[in-house]
Amino acid sequence: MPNRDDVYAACCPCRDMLDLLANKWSALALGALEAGPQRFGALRARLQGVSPKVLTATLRRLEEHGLIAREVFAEVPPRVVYSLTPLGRDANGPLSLLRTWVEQNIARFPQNREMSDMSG
Amino acid sequence: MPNRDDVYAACCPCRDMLDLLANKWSALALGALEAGPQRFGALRARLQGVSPKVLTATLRRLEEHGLIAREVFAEVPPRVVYSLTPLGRDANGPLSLLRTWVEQNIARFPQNREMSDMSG
DNA sequence: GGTCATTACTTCCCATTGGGTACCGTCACA
DNA sequence: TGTGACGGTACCCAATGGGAAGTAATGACC
Repeated sequence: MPNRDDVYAACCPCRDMLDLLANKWSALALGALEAGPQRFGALRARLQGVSPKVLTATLRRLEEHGLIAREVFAEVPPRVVYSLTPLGRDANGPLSLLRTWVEQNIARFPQNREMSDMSG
Repeated sequence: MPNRDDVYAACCPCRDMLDLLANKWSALALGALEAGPQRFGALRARLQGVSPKVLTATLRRLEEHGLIAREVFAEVPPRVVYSLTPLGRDANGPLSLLRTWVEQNIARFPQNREMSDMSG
């Protein structure tokens, strides 16, 4: 039985895929595209605090791995639209659960305990 | 409507928590502890390829954020046992879905397409 | 009695990456 | 002539990732 499908195996490509998906900006970018195809500027506005360089790198990496598609329109000013591929849409399932879990459990983290009374 | 529970808000502590959980080693370490409390050496063996320095840093960070507990026994040679807290156990839900998704969909990634016939 | 093995780190060092700011190119419009 | 829009790239720096080796304490073994 090979290590092919074991994220705990160092040699398994799963490790690289997990590294790709288990990443703050990747998780946010894929989630942002759930709402439909988006332009670079819209993504940049949605992912608050991301710099253009990091956003570009994130999107390229996702594109390389087949999770999103990049469509360039030869216009001026340029227009580039990103969208989810079927694979990206599927990957969004577990990722959106993770995002939601974080949002719903944020008050349970010790660092945010002082804030927990803000909600009541 | 505050940005308190929005991972897309740069100022929200959710962002930090997502950064903590959406991380290769964190996701693997929490998953390894699902099987029960484990010693440092056992975790190191399970997380193939992790160096002691990185594993220590990962575990400390998870402990700081209340996801795992660290128990030290004053023995020689030393014995340190890590275990999930209730929060860590809950966080493992979405994370294990992510790990499983990666393992089950690994062949769909373009980089691994050539391997897809290995399974048949 | 001295040396080694065990265990969980810690320290040092280096390469990679993350990340920010400034800048680019093109064309409409003022 | 100059500015703004858009989607980047170039450059630079700091943080991080990561490996190899060292640390500490003591009981086992020779």
